[in-house]
Amino acid sequence: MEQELENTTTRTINQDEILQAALRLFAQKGYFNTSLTDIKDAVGLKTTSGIYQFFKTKQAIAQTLQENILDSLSISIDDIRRRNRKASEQLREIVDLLFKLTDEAPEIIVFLLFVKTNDFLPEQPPLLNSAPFNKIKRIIQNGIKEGEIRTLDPLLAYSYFFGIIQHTISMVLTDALPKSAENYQAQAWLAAWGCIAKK
Amino acid sequence: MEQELENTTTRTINQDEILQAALRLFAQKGYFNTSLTDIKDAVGLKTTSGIYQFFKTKQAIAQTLQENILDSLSISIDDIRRRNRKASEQLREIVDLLFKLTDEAPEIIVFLLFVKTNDFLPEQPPLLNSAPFNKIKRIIQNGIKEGEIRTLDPLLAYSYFFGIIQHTISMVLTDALPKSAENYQAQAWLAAWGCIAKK
DNA sequence: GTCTATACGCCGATAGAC
DNA sequence: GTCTATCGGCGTATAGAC
Repeated sequence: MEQELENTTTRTINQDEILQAALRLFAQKGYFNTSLTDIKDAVGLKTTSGIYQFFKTKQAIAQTLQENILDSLSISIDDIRRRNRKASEQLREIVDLLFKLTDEAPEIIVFLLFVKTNDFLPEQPPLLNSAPFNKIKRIIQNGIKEGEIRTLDPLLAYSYFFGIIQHTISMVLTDALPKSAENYQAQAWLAAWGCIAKK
Repeated sequence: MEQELENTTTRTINQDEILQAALRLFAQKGYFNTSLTDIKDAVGLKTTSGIYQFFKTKQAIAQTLQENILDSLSISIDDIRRRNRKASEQLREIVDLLFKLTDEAPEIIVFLLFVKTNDFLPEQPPLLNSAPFNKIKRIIQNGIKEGEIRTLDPLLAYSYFFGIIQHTISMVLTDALPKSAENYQAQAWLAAWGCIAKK
């Protein structure tokens, strides 16, 4: 039983609290099932008005959320590419990151990979054309050029590889697979890499 | 340029027209971006009232749609299991069916695989526990028992196999892959089966 | 079976006092 | 930066005439 800590004094909210609450709610219930009233409750405001100090519209909250997540992922991938030279190593570390996030910050993975952001952010490019995923596609292209990955349409290689990774993560998040993501990480990597690796 | 055929006389609608229009709209714009007004327009009614002759709520439309699709898929899978004995053959035909539907009735595949029905049909079991997908899981279990599929967690085998299939179909539907589904069917099957086949 | 008319709730959003 | 108060609008749904 969780004890509600009633604050008699006025709460002071910042932009990040709103984003965190919205991320959790969007991931749990979906964007359209989440009202500003829900977000206001989650951050401990009395009315929705306070939210408008930070965001003009509900859409803007979702957009900021997506930008932040994509930016952060993009930076992580840059870092991974800097520290590793081979495509296999780079992809391996990206998989590590995604599985680690699945356990430690599932809302981020749900919002990134499984919420259909296009339904409420129609202006945004599809995930596959976002900066971080363009970088992943480039890693695969390099892997093919260097002979690490067998010769096939880079987009198909991407599709096979991340199909396995994403589907496995999805099954962890829906509890179709009973254990935490880290328990499936090594096997999923082997299957996904084996699917596109040369020889 | 499409010529609007204005009907001066009153249109008479049946349940199936509503379902077809709703399927198309839900697949295109999503459930929450589709209003009864949209559906009414699509079937050529003047007001939404006529819809209520067939469905009590908007939810009920979506639920009927899902039931119909799952039933139809379940029957197809029964048929496939009857006509083939080996897991490889059965899975191969299921893949054939899904790719064929992707080209010929993409709305069905979108609604079945890519619309998050749980957001508006929270009472329904997750796709993985629906009748047709239970049958697919059973095919995989048999494949493992018969030594066609390598020994691994049946759920992981499912995840790898359908991860590849679904992701490839998804990329066709979003035009990330430029050609029609049938062009990728053979390769995707090889990758997916190779991922779980013994030896 | 389709229409007119209407109810009504919820939600996103704004104005302005404190 | 948070509150009170309020608004307009849309979307679902209903009652009842034809």
